[in-house]
Amino acid sequence: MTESSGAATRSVGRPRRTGTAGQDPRQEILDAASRLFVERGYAATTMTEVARAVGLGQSSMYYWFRSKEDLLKALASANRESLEVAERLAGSAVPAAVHLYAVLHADVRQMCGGTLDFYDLERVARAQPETFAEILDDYGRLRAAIEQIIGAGIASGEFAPMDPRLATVACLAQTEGVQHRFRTPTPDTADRPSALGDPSAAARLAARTAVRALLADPAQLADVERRGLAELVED
Amino acid sequence: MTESSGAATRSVGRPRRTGTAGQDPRQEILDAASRLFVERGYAATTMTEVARAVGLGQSSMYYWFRSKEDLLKALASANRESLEVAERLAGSAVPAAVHLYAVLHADVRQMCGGTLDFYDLERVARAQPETFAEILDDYGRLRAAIEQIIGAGIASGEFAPMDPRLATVACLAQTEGVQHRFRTPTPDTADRPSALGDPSAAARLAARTAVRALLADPAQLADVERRGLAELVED
DNA sequence: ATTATCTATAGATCTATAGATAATGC
DNA sequence: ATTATCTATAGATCTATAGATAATGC
Repeated sequence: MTESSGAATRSVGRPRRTGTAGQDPRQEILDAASRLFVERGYAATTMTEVARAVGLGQSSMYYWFRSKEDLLKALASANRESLEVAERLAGSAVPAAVHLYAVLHADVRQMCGGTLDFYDLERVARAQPETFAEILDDYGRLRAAIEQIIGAGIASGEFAPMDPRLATVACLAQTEGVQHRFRTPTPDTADRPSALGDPSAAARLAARTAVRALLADPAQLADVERRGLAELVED
Repeated sequence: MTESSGAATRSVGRPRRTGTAGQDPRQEILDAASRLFVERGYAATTMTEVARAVGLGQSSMYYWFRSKEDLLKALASANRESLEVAERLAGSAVPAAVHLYAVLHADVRQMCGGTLDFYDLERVARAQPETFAEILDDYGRLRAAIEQIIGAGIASGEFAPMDPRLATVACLAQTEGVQHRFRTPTPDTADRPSALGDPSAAARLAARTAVRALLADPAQLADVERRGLAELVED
């Protein structure tokens, strides 16, 4: 695992029948798996397909990853940006609405930018709680953080009175749902090139919608969004 | 396929090794499949598991259903309540917000009450567009109906100005996301018995949240909800 | 004769391992 | 000698079919 230092190193090991190995075969495989998981989902993607995508025989995959689940683990490895945003702003004096906007935006951007459908990952993680303990734990903490922010917002009068737990479910449903629609667009009439162009657009949509549904005074939305985005830029 | 008329008819055909056939084995199988699909999802549920759940051998399933996909089709058979609500109210003079509330509520109640995770069904349907053409078509029509209602609401001033297409995606993401969270509750701290108790509670949460996110004046929400629910009762 | 089950198994996948093989590096 | 591939295949599933079998109905 020494760093390949720039120029094309001559290839060591038996050559591939098809194509040539790139700089970092491990990363190549992850990229290909990523694309295929996005297209067809984790369960429906076979090691053979991933192998073919990088020009390897199926069994050669096992030289780089000891199992298919290992591939998933490598791709799922804790992307905890939204949690970090939640915790960083928890210390600051930022209003709850801005705090919530920033967290939801980070969450959606992360989910859409990543290679795995969140629901896919969730399914596998729940089937193997020990293996994916960290991911499940992070999800629980994000959930708790959002519930607390919403509670604070209700207390301060920024948000309308409501059950913070239900509101949390609604927020997560919104972000996760938008994430899924981003990955699996409605067939539409295929007129415009998909409304949710990039992860940031999806993130804005979900965060705006979720926060507006809670705000006591929706006229504040534009301001909340501006400040929420500003908090994210500082990362 | 003659109607079994009441009392326990003596069993025809070779008896099962385990247990006894009920009134309507076909329905029994559908019920069991339904439960298992809910628990583990369609792809992860095997015919053997469904068979065992009703006391049949695996291969005996094929006497009642010619394929696993047939099982799914029987369960997925167009439940188009939300479309009917959309079309019925399209004729009336009901305000757009009430119209939207009623449609979203019906949509979520239907998805939560049904036996299949919507995303599961969507995946299978997209993989076999011919077989599930009706379902895909219904989804497209629901989408179009919602977009139209939102457009009308913006025009009338009930909803804040926005891109109706994006708002439609947000609405669908909300309803579908809540549906998924209803089926797959967050582990929570397992304190309360799951916030989304029944399909109606989930439907209210999703419809309230989605509509409130659009309303120009969120103070109207309670009234909109009251009228929206009233429109549904008349079914 | 008809119905509904059973047993047995073909056929299709898919994951993962064993061991041979073809390069480079020393 | 080391590295990275290949070929071949074991082993585990899962769907679906073929054909035998055990009931009732006539």
